[in-house]
Amino acid sequence: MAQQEAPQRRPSIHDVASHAGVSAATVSKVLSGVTTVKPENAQRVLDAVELLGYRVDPLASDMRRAKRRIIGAIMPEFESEFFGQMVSELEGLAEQRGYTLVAASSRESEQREKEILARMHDWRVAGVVLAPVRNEHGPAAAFMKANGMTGVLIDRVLADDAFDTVSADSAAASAEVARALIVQGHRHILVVGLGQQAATVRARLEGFRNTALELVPDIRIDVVLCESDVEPLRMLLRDYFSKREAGADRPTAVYSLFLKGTLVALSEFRRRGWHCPNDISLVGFDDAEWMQVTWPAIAAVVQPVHEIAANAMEVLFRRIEGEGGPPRARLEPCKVLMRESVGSPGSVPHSGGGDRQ
Amino acid sequence: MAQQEAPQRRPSIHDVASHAGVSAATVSKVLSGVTTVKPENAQRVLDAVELLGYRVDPLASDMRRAKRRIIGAIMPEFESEFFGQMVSELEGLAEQRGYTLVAASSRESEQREKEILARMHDWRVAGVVLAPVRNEHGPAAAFMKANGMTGVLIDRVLADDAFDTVSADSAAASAEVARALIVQGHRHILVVGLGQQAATVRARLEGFRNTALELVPDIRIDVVLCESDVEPLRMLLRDYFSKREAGADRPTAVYSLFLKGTLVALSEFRRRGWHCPNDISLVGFDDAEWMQVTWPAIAAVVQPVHEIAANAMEVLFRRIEGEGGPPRARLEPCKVLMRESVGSPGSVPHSGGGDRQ
DNA sequence: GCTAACCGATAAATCGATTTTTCGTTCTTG
DNA sequence: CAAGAACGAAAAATCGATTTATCGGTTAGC
Repeated sequence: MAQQEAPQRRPSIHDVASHAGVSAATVSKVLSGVTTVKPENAQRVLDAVELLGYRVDPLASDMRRAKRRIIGAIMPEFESEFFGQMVSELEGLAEQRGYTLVAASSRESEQREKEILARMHDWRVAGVVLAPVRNEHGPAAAFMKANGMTGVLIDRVLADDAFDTVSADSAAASAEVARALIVQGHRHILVVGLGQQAATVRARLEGFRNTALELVPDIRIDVVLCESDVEPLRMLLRDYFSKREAGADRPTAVYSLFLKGTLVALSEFRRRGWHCPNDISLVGFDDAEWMQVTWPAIAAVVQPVHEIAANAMEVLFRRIEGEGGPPRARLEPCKVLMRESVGSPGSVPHSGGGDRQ
Repeated sequence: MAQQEAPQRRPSIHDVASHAGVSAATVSKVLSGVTTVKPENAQRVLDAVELLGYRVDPLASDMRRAKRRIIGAIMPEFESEFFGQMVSELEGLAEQRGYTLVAASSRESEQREKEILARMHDWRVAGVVLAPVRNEHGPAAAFMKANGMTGVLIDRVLADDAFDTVSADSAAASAEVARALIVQGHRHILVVGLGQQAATVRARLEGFRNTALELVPDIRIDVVLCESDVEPLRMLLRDYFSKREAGADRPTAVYSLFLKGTLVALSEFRRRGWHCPNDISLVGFDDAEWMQVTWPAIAAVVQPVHEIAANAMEVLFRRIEGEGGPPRARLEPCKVLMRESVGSPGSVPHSGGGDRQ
């Protein structure tokens, strides 16, 4: 008996219809759960679907609706644990609702961010989860606004008058870091950050500074902010410490406001032969898996990725379904993990400084 | 004067056509570069496009073709640097060719892997870049084969009789690691791996073992393989070292065949108070940004992410364009970065052992 | 007994492009 | 000058689903 060859073309709804002896419209109704179909016909449709292995073509299915079942996600990068987890979470949540997530990396470029957004608009995505490169006032958000797109802003945002925002409560976390460092006895602390992300950095910095000054009015807080990229920060930091060779003028702790800053700080400590926490304490915003296995383990602020993702999707789908009302700014609490990289200053004398190759 | 409201609906090709006073077919031709259009009409079309801000709807555009301009990417996870970089690279390459990348995470589950693949088949993707959870013989590859899908397998694969494969030359890299450790004087080495990914792990293990035995026939190589998950490995490793409290029986170096293994090894060293490289040396397969800033810096095998991505896309698009011929298995060379975590054994006596909380 | 409401299902329109077919014109050419 | 090739553009078919309009056949109501 001749086996039928070429299962090349996938069965369409019309193939199912003719197999079941009904019209395509009926098949569509059965599959979308409309109840006005005679049970017998419904069963024949289901049988034909089973037999042919029919599956709805999401592309064709989406053609007729204004909003397609696609969610766009734009992250500044994919390489870090934080955004990796975020994309993973968002993908799962979109999938749960029968949507497809299309993720793109803006590679820390606002230009690219806007281009990607335009492309997502071409796809007529139902909504967008945007983690802006800088903040909520960039050209990307403006584009979304101008084109009536539905979206949520996450991570490097505080609040917006056009879109809902969801982010970590970095001010509260920073306050907690300040308290912890002060309790340990630190009275001279260096804060390292990236000026680019104005609002978020300000929140983290102010959260830290306000609480610190409140607890110890004459505490000394130095700030090294790098406007543009990460690389210049390395030099700024090197300069900063070079001018403070004398132990007395040197801060006893460093609080980095972002992950790369933590790495840069660590690498500068290495170069100088300083060990945490004996020579200097270190806390970083953003946790990573390796931080708890290295020696010393690095203290870090853990962002609630899961909660941010869940809330962002929740509010996004509500907007997609047409919910009105003013945009809401949501802050999710962080956890602060104090690990071995933080100790009391002066408990052990600074090991001799001097640059080291 | 009444501003026209509601730029809600985006202009379609018909809007452009009527503005330019031509038919939709002509607009399509102009935009796709067909030259049989009167220059004057072409200009009017372009003007109308400009005026209305028209952009082709990729979904509608793809409707008519059998293969859509979508590439699917399936990774075991998004959280690690390696797969994060991979997705980022793939996205850029797809974009360059006017394709949209839809990425999904199989979360280390073969079940999910197959479901995702089925969904991508529903989308009628032009091709798939699949980084299988286990190896090239899983159900996902079988599904692709059975449904005549176009695809490339990457990372945890060696060679396949149905699909092209691109992966890191882990055997060669492992051989290099073996040479380096032996040159340093190591004669008792522990290799840590995940048995799940049979082929790849075997390649890495054999590459290491063969070279080591060739150079030093009586070298001692212990192997701790964990079949299933990462967590059990922690216990296996703890057991392994507990049975070898006596310094003489203890390996002087550990080679981890995958990233999580490196983390587990480090954390076990911590627990025991061992320092690299004085108490034990460590090399891990897979590099990460933090490895060069911690103290000691961790020696690692760097996978050529960029090359793997570029080659995978290259060969994938050739297949999409209909190129025939037998599948090719491509191996890209790795770089081995020997850092401070590797030293000569016995140069400094083992610091007293004993468990440590 | 005749019209109205109703049920279930089909035909047709629609989404927004692309591609094939058809149809006037104009230009060659014998 | 008539037949045919060449050209450019419009009309129509197509992709695969969803949704609206339509239609035949019952059943109910007055």
